[in-house]
Amino acid sequence: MNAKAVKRDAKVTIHTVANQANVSIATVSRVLSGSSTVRKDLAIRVIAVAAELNYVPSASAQNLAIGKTLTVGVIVPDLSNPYFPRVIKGIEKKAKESNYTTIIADSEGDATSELSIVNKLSSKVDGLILISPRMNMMDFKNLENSKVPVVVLNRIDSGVGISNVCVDNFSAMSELCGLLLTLGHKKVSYLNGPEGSWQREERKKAILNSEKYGLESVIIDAGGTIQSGYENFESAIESKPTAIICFNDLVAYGVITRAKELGIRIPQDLSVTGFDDIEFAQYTSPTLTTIQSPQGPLGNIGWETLFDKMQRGISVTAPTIKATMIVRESTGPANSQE
Amino acid sequence: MNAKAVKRDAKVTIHTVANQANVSIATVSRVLSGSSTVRKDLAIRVIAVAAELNYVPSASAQNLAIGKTLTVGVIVPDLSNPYFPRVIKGIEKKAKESNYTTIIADSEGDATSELSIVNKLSSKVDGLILISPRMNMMDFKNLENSKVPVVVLNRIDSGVGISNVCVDNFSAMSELCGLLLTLGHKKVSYLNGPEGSWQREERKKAILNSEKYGLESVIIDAGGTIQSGYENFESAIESKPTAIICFNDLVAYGVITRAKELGIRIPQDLSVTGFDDIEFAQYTSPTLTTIQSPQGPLGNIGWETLFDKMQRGISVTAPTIKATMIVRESTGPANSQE
DNA sequence: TATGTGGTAGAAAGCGCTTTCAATCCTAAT
DNA sequence: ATTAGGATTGAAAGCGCTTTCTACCACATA
Repeated sequence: MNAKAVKRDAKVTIHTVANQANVSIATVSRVLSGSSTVRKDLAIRVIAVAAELNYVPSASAQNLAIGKTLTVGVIVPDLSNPYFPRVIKGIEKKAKESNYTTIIADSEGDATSELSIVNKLSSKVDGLILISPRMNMMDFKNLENSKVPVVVLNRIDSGVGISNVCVDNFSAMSELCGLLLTLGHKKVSYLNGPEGSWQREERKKAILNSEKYGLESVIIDAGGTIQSGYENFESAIESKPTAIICFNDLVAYGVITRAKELGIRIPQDLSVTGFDDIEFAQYTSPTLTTIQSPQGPLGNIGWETLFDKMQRGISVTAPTIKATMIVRESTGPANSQE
Repeated sequence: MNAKAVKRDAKVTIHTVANQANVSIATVSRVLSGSSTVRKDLAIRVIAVAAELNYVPSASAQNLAIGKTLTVGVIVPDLSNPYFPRVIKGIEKKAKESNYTTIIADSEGDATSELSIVNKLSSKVDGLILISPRMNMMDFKNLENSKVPVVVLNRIDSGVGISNVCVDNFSAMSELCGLLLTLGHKKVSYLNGPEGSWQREERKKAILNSEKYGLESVIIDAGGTIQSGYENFESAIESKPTAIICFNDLVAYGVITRAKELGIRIPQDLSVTGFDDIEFAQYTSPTLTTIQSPQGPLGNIGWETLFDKMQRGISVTAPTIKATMIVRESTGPANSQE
């Protein structure tokens, strides 16, 4: 507060404050934790001294003493997919309210790396949120035996009782198929998402399931990036579909870009759909027909579920989150000429 | 490893391992830190027991003992601007190599919140990277007195000797102005970025500086989001410019979207430029003329600068990073009819 | 046999904080 | 004036780990 600037290396601990204020460290601790009963004048003195010395309690020491870290870890497959930052924001917002900090780790979609991150983080956090993890079933099952409570977003494995909160991919994708059928599409390609992704399987199932309503589909393994959409466009149109269903919005943009390069008009010549409804979906040309997978709420509920689990040790699974279809410009009536 | 599954709550510490392996905790510590000289057979026994018990050393205890956290904090103004996740990836990649973990915090562009995050984090980390901080000069100057080493990305305040690494905004924006002049534009609007942003001032300076080459400009305060571009479009065209220079790519997309709604063609009727070169810039229609502000390298160098500072206590400032103009479809010759 | 030496292991002292438990103080009632 | 009892405070233990310092052992040298 004044000129007696404290050097960074002049380590000031609770003892420094206690001495300076002529009280015991217990009192300092009590004052600073705000809780207990301390005489007013003492409290004021302590606070003043602490401020004067620019004292910040050591989180490590506190963590050790109370046996918690007040930190949670979040593992995502790809931070540069705009979907995830939104979910993270949803988590962080809630976490902050409970005074928790968030460690973010990007697994780059690699199952092995995912696992090693879980291990590394598990001693630094009180809980872990995995978003769309790619790890195999066995490792996934093992998560429940981890040192810390784990909640998984957007993944269910039958028989694995891990807490999860998921967006209803199947219904949403079914709805999308319904839309396409209504528009007269009978033959579509599905650019399938990254390996290990639960969501890609759900979406695929929905598409295959729509066969009984007359939707013929070709499944092509692509990935989850713009690049993968761009690169797989040609194989996607090989079967002459009237629409391409993309694993997510990013893939859809890859597709649209490549289509444009080849002089194929969207949606006149070809309809394209995405999934997620990232912000860009409504700010591009054409705007993208997609599924709004609620990112903020997913994060919020993810946090709450984890918080419950950390507090009460109970393993709840939140009800599935509904996703909404949003029809925009990238879809239109099936082109009868094709 | 076998059936004797260890319950989560059966806390296993270094003592548990030591007992089980019939050695002292010192030996366990030595074995697990891999470093010291321990007899081979003992080491093997310890490792086996540790694995058996599924032992994970408490990070808090380690932190306290060694006086470090092996964690750095990163503060960004908006995680949902795709620019930042890329920078973060650049940081995390390097940090990981040195076995550091990363805490991410989103300040929502709020100067006050930024400051409180710095405070909260400074006891949990060994160093801090602030990306494009918005805080006022005084607080900014105070950063250097913080508990932990701080490195700032994309901000310089004259007279404040804080370590920074910056992209050369001025040159890049000057180049962009040059392009527009070459294309015959004489009258432009600049949708200025969020308050507190150093980059917005640099970019503005470059535009104002281009006046001497014949570029007349109107400055309009907007912000850094798609929304802000969308909303400020009308005031941007009030002065009948032939081009709109946008603070960043996001703003540019807002502008382009609104323009399209109003039947204004890009670039035939109006040229638009962005800044950053987010991935979408090349995957939209029209593709965006912008400045490639190297996100990965910025993150890499940011980390290295911080690492130096943490290790050797020296306060270096890395050389400025060059940004490159990328000309795409959103710019064209000035429309003489206007 | 006596002495020195390098290599290893354990005891114990912290790291900075929280929290229990016992001691002390003050107030008010007898 | 005395004392019970509530309100505060401080001493000290302990959180789980690292690391110094001492002790020990086996072997080699004189």
